[in-house]
Amino acid sequence: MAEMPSRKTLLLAELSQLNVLAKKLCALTREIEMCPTIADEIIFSVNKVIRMAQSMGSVEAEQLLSNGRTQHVRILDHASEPNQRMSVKRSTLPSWTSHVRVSDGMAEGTPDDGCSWRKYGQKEILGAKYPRAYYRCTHSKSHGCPAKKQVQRSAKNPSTLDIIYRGAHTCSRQPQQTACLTRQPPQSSVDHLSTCEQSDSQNTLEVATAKSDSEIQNLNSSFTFLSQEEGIKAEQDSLCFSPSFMSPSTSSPELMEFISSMTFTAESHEMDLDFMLGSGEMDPNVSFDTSIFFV
DNA sequence: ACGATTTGACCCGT
DNA sequence: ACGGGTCAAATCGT
Repeated sequence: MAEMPSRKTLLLAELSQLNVLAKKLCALTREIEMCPTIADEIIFSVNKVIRMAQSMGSVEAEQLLSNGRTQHVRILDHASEPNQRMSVKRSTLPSWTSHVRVSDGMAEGTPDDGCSWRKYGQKEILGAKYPRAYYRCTHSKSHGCPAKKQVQRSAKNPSTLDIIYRGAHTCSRQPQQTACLTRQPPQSSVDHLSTCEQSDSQNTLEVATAKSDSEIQNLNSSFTFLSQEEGIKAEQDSLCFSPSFMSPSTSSPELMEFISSMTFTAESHEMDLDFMLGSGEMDPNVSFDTSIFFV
């Protein structure tokens, strides 16, 4: 029987992961103006908190964790809801939302995010002023690419498109797909998550750990991003925000949200980031309160 | 001819 | 039963 890790240990583990993620973010955004500075600040800040945590007692760590729950990082008690049902048929792909401002001249169609999409449906949504269009990756059949997106004009701001991305491209290995997304190789962050899960299967602190094998596989193979050129190009095409050019490359939904939040801060307050939890399949144990970044 | 789009029908979860 | 998501035949554009 392994000894239960203390709150302090878990806090330190979490902070360490934050540190790693921030470093990865820093490396990924090295060329993008401002981002490296922000990432460096995050690393500095996280290191500072790690040192503070190391010097505090378990009770203090407990308090810090509690504050984190209510104020910034809500850590859901997964074990308390063992019977939460997972959707079987609906998409289990992770999703994220972006709001894209379009100019009047391009009222029709969606901005080019560097990937080729094929429209497969459109629906009038109850109570919605504008229909919702459904797209899937052009290579969904030929390469089994699971990437999809939903596009709907915002009722509040008709000049804004709400785009929900689901799943990530896995088609980028094709030589002709250089403009599209690059797949991340399996890497340590998933291992780390697995480790967390093993270390604490009780209803204590869990960090996106309660994932099925398929979900982990999903994380492992998913999130990809545009080449920087494409990303910058997209930005210049009046995109407020495009998740496509940001890398959720750590294969972590939390980081994806984290990165998205930062982009929000840096670029536009129109972006409304919700890390969509389609039908609860994702059931992440961590949900970020993005207000932490808006101070 | 082939790929993309349109659109009504169907399926599934709530 | 209803609404959202997907399918697939018809149509369109190149």
